[in-house]
Amino acid sequence: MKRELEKVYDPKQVEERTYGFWLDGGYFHAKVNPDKKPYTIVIPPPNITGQLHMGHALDNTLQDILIRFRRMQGFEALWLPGTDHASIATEAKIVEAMRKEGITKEAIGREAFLERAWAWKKQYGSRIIEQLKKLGSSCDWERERFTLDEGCSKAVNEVFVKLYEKGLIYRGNRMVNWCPHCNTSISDAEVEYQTKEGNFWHLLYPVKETGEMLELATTRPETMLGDTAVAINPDDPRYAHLHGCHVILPLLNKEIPIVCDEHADMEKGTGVVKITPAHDPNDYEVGKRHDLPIVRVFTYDGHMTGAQDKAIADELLASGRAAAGEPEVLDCGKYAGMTTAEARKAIVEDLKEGGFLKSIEPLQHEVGACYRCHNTVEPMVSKQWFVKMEPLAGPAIDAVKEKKTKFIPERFDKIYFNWMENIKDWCISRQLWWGHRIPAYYCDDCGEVTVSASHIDECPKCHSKNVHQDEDTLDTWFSSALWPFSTLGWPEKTEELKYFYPTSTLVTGYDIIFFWVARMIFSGLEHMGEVPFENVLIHGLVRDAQGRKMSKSLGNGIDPLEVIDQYGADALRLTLATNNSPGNDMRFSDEKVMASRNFANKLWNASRFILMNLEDGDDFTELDCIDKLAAEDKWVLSKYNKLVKEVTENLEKFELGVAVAKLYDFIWDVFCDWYVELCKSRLWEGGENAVPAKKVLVYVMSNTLKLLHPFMPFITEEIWQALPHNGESIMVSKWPEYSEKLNFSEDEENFEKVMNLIKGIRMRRSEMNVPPSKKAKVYIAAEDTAIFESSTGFLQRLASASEIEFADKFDIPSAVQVITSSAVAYIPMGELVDIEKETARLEKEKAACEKDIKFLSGKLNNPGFVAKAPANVIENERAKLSKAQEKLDKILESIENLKNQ
RNA sequence: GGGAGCAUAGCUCAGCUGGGAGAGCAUCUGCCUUACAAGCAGAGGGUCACAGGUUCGAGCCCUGUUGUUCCCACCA
Repeated sequence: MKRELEKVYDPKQVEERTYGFWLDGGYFHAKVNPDKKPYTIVIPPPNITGQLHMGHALDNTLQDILIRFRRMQGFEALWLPGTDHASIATEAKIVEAMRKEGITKEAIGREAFLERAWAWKKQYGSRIIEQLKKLGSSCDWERERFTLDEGCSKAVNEVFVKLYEKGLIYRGNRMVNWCPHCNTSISDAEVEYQTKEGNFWHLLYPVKETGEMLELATTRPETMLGDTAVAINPDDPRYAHLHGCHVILPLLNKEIPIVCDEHADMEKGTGVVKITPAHDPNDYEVGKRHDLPIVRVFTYDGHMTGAQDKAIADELLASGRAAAGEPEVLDCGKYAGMTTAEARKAIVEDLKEGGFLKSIEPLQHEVGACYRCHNTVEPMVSKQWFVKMEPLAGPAIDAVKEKKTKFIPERFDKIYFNWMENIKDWCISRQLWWGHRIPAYYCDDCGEVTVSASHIDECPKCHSKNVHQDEDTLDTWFSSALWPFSTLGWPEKTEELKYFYPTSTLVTGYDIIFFWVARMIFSGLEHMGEVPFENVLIHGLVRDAQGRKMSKSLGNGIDPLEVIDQYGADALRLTLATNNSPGNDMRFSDEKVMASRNFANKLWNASRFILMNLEDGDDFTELDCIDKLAAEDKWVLSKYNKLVKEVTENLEKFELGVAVAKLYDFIWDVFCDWYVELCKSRLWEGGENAVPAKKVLVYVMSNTLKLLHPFMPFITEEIWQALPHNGESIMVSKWPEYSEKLNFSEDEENFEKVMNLIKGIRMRRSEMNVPPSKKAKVYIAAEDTAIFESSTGFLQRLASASEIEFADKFDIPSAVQVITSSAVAYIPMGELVDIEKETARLEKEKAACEKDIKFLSGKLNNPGFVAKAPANVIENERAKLSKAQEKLDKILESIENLKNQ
């Protein structure tokens, strides 16, 4: 089907229709196919709360480039899409929405809350999927998954039970990061450290035995109510006399011991540290070593504990059902119910009044904040579920060391190793409702804990019906960690799993290596016995034009959908793929998108040119005229042939930016600026000679479109469909391959001699401000005039020659001279030529040429170089030298001629 | 306190395993040349941060310095 293209490329008119065409064709769908090799990418599932931002646009553009490339190359290419339930983020949004209605989640209860959450998912979960489609993403939508769907939930339960039974999941009281705002524990990875202005409060604790005041400093005075000791270094001579003594904790008048512990650093401050085991990770460790009581003084929602909190805790402790390490709770009395910030103020005030505050010193320090809500986290002792990391980390480290999974760029291994090697147990329980509920059941009668993949309502030990499931849900990342295999059907042994796993490439940002990539690697190894992916292509962040991170608070985010609306998806994709190399951040600006849009338009117009030169019946889908090719045809085919090879190699090595830059240059410079221009004479003449030109135009264009298709899928499809073609869609056409038949290096080289002469003439004319409309006769002197004679037409049209004469030598007075290594052109320009100036210019050229020769012969006369450099390099330098010498000869001759005028 | 990245034209960035420095944008000069002014033909512009070293040869490899960004870490 042949179609006229519109005059200006209009992405809006093309994109939706084309995407629909692909969907109708079922081209995105991949199935188990033993005749083909699989190539698999699982999408980093975007949060259902999310809207497409530039980071997604980049990430998904890269994935789509890879998957389209491999699909065309003949792989069974599966890009498996889906979304993440994002427990904290989603729950926070819903709670916020409810707050506006004046409802709390506690008020409506778990069941009603989850109903709302699912309604939310239904309403917004598909939003980002629709946005991904606008980008052109060729995901297999028939396989779309959700981390909380039935299959993924089954995988989660299975993994939980498996790890529990292996002893790799345990429950206990441990120090965890607590977000008082989200009201849940979070993992170490979810804590962000920020530098904040704070204070060092220097406090004085009286020693019971000696009556002296012991000075110590703290950044969190409100925790002092929970102090259960003061530590000094055992070797600190200043405090040797205090070993075994006690201090009286101010405000509470409570006697607590002075303990000797290495944790107290003699070099720091006074060398005395207050120990609050319930609210500081270090102190918690000290407490364990000295068997100190753990006294909790904060509630889980960020207030000081009171009588009621204490009563509940006391009852639990008294019942004997409390797990080991269950903290005591203090009734903070007058401070009870205050927020921690209010309590800080009040306590400092009271300490000051009591003479226990020595001084306040301003201090900058790192404060942990929740990565979701950015509120300060409180370290808290709390009963949580953990994954024992050490046994899992070992194989995960080995796998990357053995290159079973490779990071691109490689330097990210170091970041990965550093994290894996220092990893601590992973706190996986969250005090949230939206998520996978922990499959653990407690018997209220016998206290038995049962972990079971399927729901139970009877205690397997005492057969009591009084069993209840754990209230908590799992960390979102627990389910994302299983994504590469849970989405393929695991724990069922599906054909898909067997065929598509391990996946080929994971594409993601460096900001998510710890959260997700690392956890997928150890999970894949543990449950599948194989790494989840061969390669991890890491990209950076998309920043704004000033290099700032795009953020909601700064309001500097650029909406990819608006960019698509204005410039088209292809322009956006090209912008993201160019200007970018693995692992590095990039800046995004309108100017860059405009440049991409201009390129799309260039391509569009080149194809319009071809189409308007094709006549009915010119259904050229084969290059069946190798014997009839003109020099310029061979030249462009040879260039194209090299391009195929290089672009393919670049793509295979994940050098996407390099690949597309080469395509850009080829299409614009080689094809449009030269080849199309070169074809015009034959096309205008028409007849037999025009046929090979048309065939080459169609051939090179349609194959170059294929190479470009992964980057700019819409426009390439639209043009390809309009050109003569075989097959239904460019996206399932065969990827071009290097062909020995198109290797015309000698013709290519010869033709470039003509081009160089044309360029030289243009340059000289331009320097002299001669407009192209002013034609001039050109005399061309060359040893081998044949190549130039056959290009007379080009010289006339592209170098503004009126007529041309050839000889091996000319003796022309007052002519402008253009000298290349293979020819000299004389252009008599009458009054425009100033012999003196021309001589001066030639002298300058001579000097430059001599410099070249000196450099090259210096190199070639260097025995070290000749002895050690590779043969092709030496050969190259020799060729350059002889070219330079040829040129010099011509220059000298010309100068001589001018002298004789 | 540890670790990593970056530093190349006025700006934004490429530069593959070392073989005489590239693109886009911007600037300047000519062009409405029958695909495209979102264009065409040209031009100018760089001690590849600095200092050493390895090598026949370094933007690229090694060491150090400076500037800058980021990550990790329990600094009370």
